[in-house]
Amino acid sequence: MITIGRLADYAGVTVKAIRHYHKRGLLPEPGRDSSGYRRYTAEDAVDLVKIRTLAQAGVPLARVKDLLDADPDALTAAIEEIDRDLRDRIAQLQHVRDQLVQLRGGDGLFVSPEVAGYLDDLRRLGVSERQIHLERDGWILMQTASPEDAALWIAEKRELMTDPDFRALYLEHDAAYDWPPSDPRLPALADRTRDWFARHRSRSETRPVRNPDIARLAVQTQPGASSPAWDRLTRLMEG
Amino acid sequence: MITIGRLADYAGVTVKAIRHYHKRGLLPEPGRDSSGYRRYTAEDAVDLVKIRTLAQAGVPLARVKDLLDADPDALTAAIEEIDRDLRDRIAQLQHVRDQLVQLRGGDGLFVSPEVAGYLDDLRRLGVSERQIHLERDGWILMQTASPEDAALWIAEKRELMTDPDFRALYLEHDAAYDWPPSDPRLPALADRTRDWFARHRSRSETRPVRNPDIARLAVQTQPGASSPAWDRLTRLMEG
DNA sequence: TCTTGACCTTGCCCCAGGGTCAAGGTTCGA
DNA sequence: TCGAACCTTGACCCTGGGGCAAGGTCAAGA
Repeated sequence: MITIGRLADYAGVTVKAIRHYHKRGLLPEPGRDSSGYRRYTAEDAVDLVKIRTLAQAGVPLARVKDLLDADPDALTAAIEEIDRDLRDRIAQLQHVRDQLVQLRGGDGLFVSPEVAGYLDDLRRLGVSERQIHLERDGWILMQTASPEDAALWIAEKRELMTDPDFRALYLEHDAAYDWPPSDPRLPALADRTRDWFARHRSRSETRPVRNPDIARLAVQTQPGASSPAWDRLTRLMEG
Repeated sequence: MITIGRLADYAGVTVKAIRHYHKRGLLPEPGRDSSGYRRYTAEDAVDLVKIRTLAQAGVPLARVKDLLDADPDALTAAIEEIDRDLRDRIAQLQHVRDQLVQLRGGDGLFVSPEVAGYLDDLRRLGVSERQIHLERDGWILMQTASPEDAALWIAEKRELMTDPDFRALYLEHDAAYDWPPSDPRLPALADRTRDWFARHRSRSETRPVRNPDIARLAVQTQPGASSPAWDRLTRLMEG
């Protein structure tokens, strides 16, 4: 006749868990002694070990209850299923872990290594933190919407960045963000940008875009995604 | 400006989860449209992906909240810790799985393969199911209290069972359970049992018992663990 | 005998959402 | 323009216990 605490120690379970099993009807409430304490027998201990074994494997308590007095065949089948489930859960955790290991610190936590490398390239180039932030958020969305497309796009963009003309244009666009919309440099920048795109249109426009929604969303609704000068640039290039 | 359902799809999260993040203050409540629907921007999507990434790794939401605007160093440290935790959880699940794989069906679920084999031996020997049940429950308790002792004991007991004299005694004790306490065969059985133990005392009594409590518990309080005939036997052997 | 610390009791709130509900909104095809 | 299908809203209950509160109990020592 042992108390709940001792029973818990024997079975390697908390007192709280035992009381919970009583509430759920998994373990019968034992008799009480004169002071109201629960008093357990060895039979309870045996039942408890069974419950613990199944519960530790992640079997829902409702199912444990059924399994406790199931016939051996059903039990064997159930165990196989439980094991399969366990295997899946391990694989999933391993996957999460791989992600975590691969993506270390800083930007790397939320974007792929390629994008992180690209952002670092921009930083070395002297691009503003505002712009880098904008790029990063854009890529997070791209990767979420379509990792494959994002992988293709980032590769292409990094290749583009090896072109000194493109780099110069990029930096100038970055700087233009804060210019007044009447700045005389804007029309010339618009012209050069148009020229560059005309020369490179063939490459960048031919691939089908699979998730245009998310791309539009990224561009349109980001706060700080535009400025008066940029708006004027857009009009100049369109007009 | 997208709805909650679309945002959920983008981020690979349920609508329910997003509302939960709002309640927990992880994700700011966005503006509502004229019909009261929440309307999200790309910024929300970015935040949500961050939250999801951390939450999937099992980080408590309270901690995610802090991590979201932590400095890079603290974040790197946190990630390392999260990864360690993940590793532990995988190891623990793997352990449970090993147990489950090893202990297939039937009695095997709750006792070691050795004990299961021993119980099968008893069954082949023609021991009553009542007695086998008694033995099984006893072993479950032993294994719970002290797996090492249990392993030693079961090995010894199986060896004992190779002795035809012991087997005969065991079977007769099993049969004696239902005898009337006045049965004339009882004194003779008690004598033979005492003799046998006298001859084998050297081996079975020399090892220290590490968890006598649980053993006594097992023997004393199991319902059906004794009968009038067995009680008489005990008295005969003691006297 | 009184106290101290460990143990027990019930009860309530918490996590991280999932399931389900009723009520109303939106969108699309007929 | 109507109805059907689908969406969104908040509210409430469920999991498997952990943590905490407030009180009763027990065994041992001063």
